[in-house]
Amino acid sequence: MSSRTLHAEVKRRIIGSLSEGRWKHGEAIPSEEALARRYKVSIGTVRHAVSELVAENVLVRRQGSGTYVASHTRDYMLSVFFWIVDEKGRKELPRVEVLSYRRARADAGTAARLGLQRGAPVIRVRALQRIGGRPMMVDDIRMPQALFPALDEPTFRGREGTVYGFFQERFGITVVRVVERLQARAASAAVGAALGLAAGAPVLRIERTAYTYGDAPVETRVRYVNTARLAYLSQLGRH
Amino acid sequence: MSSRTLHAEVKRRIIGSLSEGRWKHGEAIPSEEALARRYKVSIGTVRHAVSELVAENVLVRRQGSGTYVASHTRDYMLSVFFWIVDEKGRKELPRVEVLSYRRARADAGTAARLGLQRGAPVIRVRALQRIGGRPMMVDDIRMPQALFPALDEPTFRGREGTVYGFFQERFGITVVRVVERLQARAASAAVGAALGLAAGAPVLRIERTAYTYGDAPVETRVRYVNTARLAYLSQLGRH
DNA sequence: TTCGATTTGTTCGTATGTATT
DNA sequence: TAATACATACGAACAAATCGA
Repeated sequence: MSSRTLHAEVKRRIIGSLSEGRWKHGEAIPSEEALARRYKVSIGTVRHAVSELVAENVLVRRQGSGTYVASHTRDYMLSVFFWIVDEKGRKELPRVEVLSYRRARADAGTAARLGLQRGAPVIRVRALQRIGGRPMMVDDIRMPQALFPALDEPTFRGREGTVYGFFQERFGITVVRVVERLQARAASAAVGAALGLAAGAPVLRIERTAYTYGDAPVETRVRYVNTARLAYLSQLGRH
Repeated sequence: MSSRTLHAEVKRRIIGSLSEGRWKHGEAIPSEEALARRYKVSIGTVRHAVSELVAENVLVRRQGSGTYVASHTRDYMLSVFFWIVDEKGRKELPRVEVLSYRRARADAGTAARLGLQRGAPVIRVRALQRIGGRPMMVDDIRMPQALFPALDEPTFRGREGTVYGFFQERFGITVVRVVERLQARAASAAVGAALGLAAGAPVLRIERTAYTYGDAPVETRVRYVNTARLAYLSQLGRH
């Protein structure tokens, strides 16, 4: 089964190599000329396919050097998936503290968002994010256990870098897209306590689901943010 | 002065024609072949420039028909600049009710966001947005008076379609990009009354600034949204 | 430091396919 | 049906950046 256009087919095959782990994150994929030979298409068709994958944050081009599989370094994550800024519009990098890690079963909402059966095994992590030392966000993360076999608490706690970087490094799972639903809510007692706010104080609730190639959901989380001094930045139109 | 690359120069000249009003919204621009002849470049270079302008929501391509200047119809606006959804993830189109219209002077924040001197004349509009008949958002809009000469209240109130559609239709000003800062806030007495909420109830505060070609600010507004049943959707990564 | 090989970036031109009018 | 316009694909040449010898 081939795609409707040639460059779509090339794109599909590149993503295939990526999700099989044939080309790993941070590495260069073969040159455009080599890909053209391999797929028996012109170099322009390869460029078309690669350009779309660059626009989708899957690949990164470096003139004179090569085309690389996007690596979820902290900087890269920050530039693509993190848009919480301070009063001056600057991104502040949070430091994570894992509050709890345990195995659980998917409730109805989680199951729907992750494409699982209700009651399917998930890993559930609560984490606190500090900015400038102060607690600013609390996360309640859920990931399908099936996607992360043999993951245990010490490994998760001992990771370096971002959660998505860890997914990529350790399990070969690359997050390429994230959808977030934002709402204002009154802080519950627990959320208020974690963030140093009174219960009932307004907090920003963010319900996020992260996807890998082929729109397969990888993780979902509910985050509460103290937006007294922070703001969520959203740019519409240009990209 | 020409741009670094040819297609960037072509893009610049297309935007030039657009902002001069040479090609108007909704109209087809000359064919790619005609543009190639006019600018003395290959058709591929024109396509490159046009593709970027399509990605930036300035132009719209229709195979077999032509390339058109994006028109701010309600549907188009909804698809590009409006991302507030109901519980089922559906976009609901709001109906506007103008609460007040008056001339004012820019405060410090407004001046900074619109690139004006503090105290510069602005038009200030308060509006209520209803979804399904119920008040769901209140807007406090400010636009530089200099950009909208001779605009008066009856004209503004009597407009049809969206505010940005009106800008385009009446003043040739096309909004191509919008930046929003989102925060959770406790509703003031006034905001609460307008939205049918108790004072202190959590509301989503959105501070938006809209830009036209060349990143010139056109309008800024502060919006409060009742997100008890609505959510603000944000997609990161793919676009 | 210099040089040359490699790789992506830009531009050109042409041919053919597909959708619209 | 015919003309028009965008979409896809091919191939070539040179520019610019990178990187190792």
